[in-house]
Amino acid sequence: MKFKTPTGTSDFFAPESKEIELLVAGFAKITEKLGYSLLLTPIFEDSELFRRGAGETTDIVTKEMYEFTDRSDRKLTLKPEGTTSAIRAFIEHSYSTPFKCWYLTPAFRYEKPQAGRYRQHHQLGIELLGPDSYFADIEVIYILIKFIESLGLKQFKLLINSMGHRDCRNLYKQKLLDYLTFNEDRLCDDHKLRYKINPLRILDCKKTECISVVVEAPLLIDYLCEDCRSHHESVLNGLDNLGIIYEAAPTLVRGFDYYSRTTFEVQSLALNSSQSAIGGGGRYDNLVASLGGVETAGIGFGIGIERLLLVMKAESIRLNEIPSCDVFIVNLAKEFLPMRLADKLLSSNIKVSYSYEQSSMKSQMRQADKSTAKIALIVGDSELKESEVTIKNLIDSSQYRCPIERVVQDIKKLLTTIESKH
RNA sequence: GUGACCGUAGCUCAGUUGGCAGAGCACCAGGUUGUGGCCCUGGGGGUCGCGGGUUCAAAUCCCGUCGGUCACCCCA
Repeated sequence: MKFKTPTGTSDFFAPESKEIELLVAGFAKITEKLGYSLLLTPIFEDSELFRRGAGETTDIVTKEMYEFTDRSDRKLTLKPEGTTSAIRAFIEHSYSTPFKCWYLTPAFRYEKPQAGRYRQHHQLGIELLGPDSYFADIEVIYILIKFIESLGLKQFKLLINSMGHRDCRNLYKQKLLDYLTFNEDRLCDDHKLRYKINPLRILDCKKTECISVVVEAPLLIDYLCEDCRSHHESVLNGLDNLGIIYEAAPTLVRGFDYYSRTTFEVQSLALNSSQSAIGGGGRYDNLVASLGGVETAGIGFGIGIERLLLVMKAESIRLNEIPSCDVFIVNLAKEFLPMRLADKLLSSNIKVSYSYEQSSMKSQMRQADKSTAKIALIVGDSELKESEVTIKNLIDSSQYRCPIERVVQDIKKLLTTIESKH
């Protein structure tokens, strides 16, 4: 029996893993400069939390949850997204506002995998809890865009919309429902049956039948109350001010029920596949209260790491540095000296590799070559008799004997000369 | 959940009308004392995804199943 990763999951080796490491480091750097700090939450939570957080009618809850019962009959679910857990943690520990966190988390959804869509994926995100002012919206979107730009990505667009607060949305939902009921026979087959459950979903439908209905449908933006409208306009003005380019997307509806007012999404233009959303988020001013906390406004976003990797590949962007090596120690003597030398070199910040086998010199030199080392440090019996080692420059093949006590300083010097020639 | 295409060495893939399981790359070892790359020689590595069927004979044909990829739905 050969084991393999479960469907829709994968292993990440270098250089991809290195790329992820650098992505995360870059994200931490940007968010932490603005006062966000890392929040780690459990990989699973009470199932009920996600039902109430993401929303009972969402696909994520109705058909994609990785739900299980533990040995004490607790109903638990592997996180399908990051926000709900963060809010639970905020409420549980009664944190004061403004509360600003960033997170890195795996997310699990029982879906059929395809390009850019997996059963386990990884998300980077932030949450900003407390302020309901448009400054918060602007900051959060700013961070998202700055991060994506910092990776060197160019072919993307920012879509932005306002869902209004609960009353605006309910008013609009009713208007939309009326309109859809009137036009029911023109909808695609799927939505003929389902539009009543969550009419907003229709706005996202890609079937030509639905699109033709949506084109003439009432727009949420026209049903915003005065407060929501001015909030939305201020957000857009702020983005204009910061030179952030966006596209108004009146039909942008995102997959969670908790969003209110601002919603946004970054889509890649570099991908052929249909999964083009690399990150998205929005404001959720009712979420904290609906999960049992005191009424607290909030806004955040999530970015899919796997999608980012896909998009960077499509735009031919590489963050990874090829792991290099400075010195390869060729050990021909039955001695621990090579490891002591490695220890000294490492202490001087020099990257070291060596063979784990007492194989032939030819073999060890081949390994040295593959290791990308610039210098081979040869420790053999004839050298040891005179308390010396051989230092070989692998770039120009020159070599000389060096007393053991001088090894570190000689190698440092040689590395600098080699560096300067490149 | 629905549909299409694909499963042969670690990787990329050949394999003809059914007739001995292959190549390139990668890996390992040798090419005269203890010296890498290039080159030469050799070597290891396979349940042809799995199970059944047809046949003297199946990687090849048929059925089933699992896995992968892509699309729909939906999302990061």
